[in-house]
Amino acid sequence: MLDEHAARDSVVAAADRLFYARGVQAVGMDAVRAEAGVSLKRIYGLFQSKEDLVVAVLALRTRQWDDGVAAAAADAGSPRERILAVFDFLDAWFREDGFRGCAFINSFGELGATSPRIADAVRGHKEAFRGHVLGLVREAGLPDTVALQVVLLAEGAQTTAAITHDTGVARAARGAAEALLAAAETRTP
Amino acid sequence: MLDEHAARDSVVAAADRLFYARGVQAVGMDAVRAEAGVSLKRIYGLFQSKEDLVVAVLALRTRQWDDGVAAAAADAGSPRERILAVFDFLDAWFREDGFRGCAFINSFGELGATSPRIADAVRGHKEAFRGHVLGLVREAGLPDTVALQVVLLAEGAQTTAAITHDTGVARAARGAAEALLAAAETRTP
DNA sequence: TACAGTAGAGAACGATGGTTCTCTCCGCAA
DNA sequence: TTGCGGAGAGAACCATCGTTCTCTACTGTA
Repeated sequence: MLDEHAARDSVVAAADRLFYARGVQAVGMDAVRAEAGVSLKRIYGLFQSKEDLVVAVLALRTRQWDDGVAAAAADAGSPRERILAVFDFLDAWFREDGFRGCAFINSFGELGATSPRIADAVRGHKEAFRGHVLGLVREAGLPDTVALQVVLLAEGAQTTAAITHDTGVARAARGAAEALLAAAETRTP
Repeated sequence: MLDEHAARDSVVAAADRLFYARGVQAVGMDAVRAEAGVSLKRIYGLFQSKEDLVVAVLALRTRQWDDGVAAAAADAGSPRERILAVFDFLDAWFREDGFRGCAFINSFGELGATSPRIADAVRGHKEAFRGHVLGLVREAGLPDTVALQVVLLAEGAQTTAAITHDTGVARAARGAAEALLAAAETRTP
């Protein structure tokens, strides 16, 4: 039998695939059981409720997001390039099969109004990202205001790419970010 | 009794309020009946299904959005100011009680994967907005690429404002849009 | 007054979902 | 070999939901 750790991972990964592809409420716990290969009894031993499982899925997505952003930044030389690397990371993600937007935004729209825990998880993730960008912006010697502007481009790119399937969205966002960074540089040399 | 037109309006407005505040799937048709004051039998005479009602709600939201954007632009003198007026419109909206993000983005995240009709309605709305901005950008004599960048800022502002409740989001987006327009102007005088 | 038609209230129906319970089976200790 | 603890399969349970149906009451008309 799978040990507790492996079973938990399997359930969270399965739930993530299903929730992301179809939406949380469209997926029954029985579908999670089938996808994960873990009995309902075991799932409810690992998670108190479906809401708990959703929170765990969002925690997994946060780790994946942080890793992806960090990996993209690792190849970049300057703080400025590390900021722009976010959009290269997005570009690759948008082209993946089954891309359906940001799981946090989707979950917030679906459940944020009825589940404070899920709303908090989404808020925490978005605030952490904003903090990450703010750190890079300061490293680059630019004013703090630029950070929120870059974040808005990244968020807008995610929803627009999800809805339109336009493959040029990430590039357009990157171009806009470059222009914003350049504009800020001329004002704070 | 309400005539057909009035009953339809009442049901759509009630459904809009409830769906927007709580999410579509969290609201039962009986709650719509209670809020609208129209019997279930009548509702199902006006709409074939709940999905139909959701599509009608999105059509209402599209009209409201178009009206709001047009009204904001009406006060503006130049094409450039009409573009920036979008962000003033957003700023006022974000400060309204009960603001919970873009209903289209929320509906897409919740139901886009399972309802092609809803996904299409969302896509149509977003494409129309992009077309509107593109028209203004061309009037201003700027390159087409700026339009998508402005759209990304507007979309990002909506999701970020919904999640964080930060009241400075629309202003930051407006500032970014100004910088992008200025940058494009220096390159195409 | 009697009647036909219509509308509303809400019960009913069939499906589905989250959660729990039962039953059976397996591995292992004595 | 016997008995026990735990695990899985899936039935069961209760609530909810979308949708339809029934019954009652009222309106306008002859």
